[in-house]
Amino acid sequence: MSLKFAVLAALHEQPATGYDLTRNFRTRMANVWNASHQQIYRELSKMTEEGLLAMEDVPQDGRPDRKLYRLSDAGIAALENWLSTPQGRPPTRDPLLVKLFGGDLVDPASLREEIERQRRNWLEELERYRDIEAEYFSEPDQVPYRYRLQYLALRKGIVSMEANLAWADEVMAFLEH
Amino acid sequence: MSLKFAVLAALHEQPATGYDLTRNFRTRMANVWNASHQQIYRELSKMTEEGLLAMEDVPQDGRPDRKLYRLSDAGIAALENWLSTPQGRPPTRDPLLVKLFGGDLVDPASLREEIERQRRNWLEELERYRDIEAEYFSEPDQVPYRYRLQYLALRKGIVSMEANLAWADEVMAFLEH
DNA sequence: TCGCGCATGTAAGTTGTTACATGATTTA
DNA sequence: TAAATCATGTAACAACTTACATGCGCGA
Repeated sequence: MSLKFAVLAALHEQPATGYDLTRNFRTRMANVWNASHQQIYRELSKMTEEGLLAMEDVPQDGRPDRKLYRLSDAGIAALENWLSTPQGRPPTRDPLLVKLFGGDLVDPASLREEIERQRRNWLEELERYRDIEAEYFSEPDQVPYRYRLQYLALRKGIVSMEANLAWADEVMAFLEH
Repeated sequence: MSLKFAVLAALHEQPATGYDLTRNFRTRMANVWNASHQQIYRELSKMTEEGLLAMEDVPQDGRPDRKLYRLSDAGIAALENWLSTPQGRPPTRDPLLVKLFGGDLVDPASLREEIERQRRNWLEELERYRDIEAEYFSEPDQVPYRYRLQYLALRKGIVSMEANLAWADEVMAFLEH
């Protein structure tokens, strides 16, 4: 239901191509919304048909044309309308925790290995977020309101990763007896 | 892909009906795996057809028969096999954070309201987890290995909710100027 | 020359959501 | 007497994943 609105929000910030959106969803918005390029291209076509987006062809040589999308008036209206309705929480579905629930069938060593692997991923992700923080938000009070809100979204990623890492330490402490 | 394994893990702990599983996914396993009863009943039929589960009819009067499911040997093998393969991370898709990305189109008051709403939900959920913690895991070192792992899964829910609440405070502090 | 980044998609299949459907028992 | 709990599903649709598909430019 809300990939549509994630796309509207991203394009509201600035016009972009499917490729740009794919990259943004994977980097800057990694802690906000996840979507594959297949999903994005499909959704962009659909939304253009529905009149929420306007598409502009930008020819290039040696490469496929870029298709630059921006919000139409209807798109802005749809976004505003969605923004004013209360949102539910995303459902939790975590394979790692499922593993713990069935984990007495595995040997603790392989469980440790898996936790370590995830810990490294989380740490890497945290570092990416911290880099963004250092580059764009080192003086939060100087940042305009709009980007200040984006910073708060980033902060959620940061505090979540820190919590994940703390938890991983707790688990490792137990698994190492 | 892994509702199947969430069901296997849950039934590995003990045989259950679709109704039981629905309740467990909503309560004890709320921070682990989310699934609606429609999904669960569909999945149970499918898995029984595939030979992963055995079903036993338990007649009742005044109510529909209970259909009690348990793992077959093939089910145990499938679970063991899945447990020994590394798992990816669940994708992030959070409408609240999408709101922040488009949030300069909304007035700050309604944003505050929404954050407050979510804060209350998170607090409620944290309290539920803490109740479980107090009831079953007040002395973690006395708990057998298997349930100790479940406790660690619960701990993830607890540290995540605490992180969410801390973040909500941070956001509120900013929105109140 | 091999892989990565740029740039776009289609098709098939699986998973998840929403709406509809029934009916007795227990609790407030 | 109304609402919640117990107990099971079907059907239609929306969303997401995985596999397949193409092709140029650039840097190591």
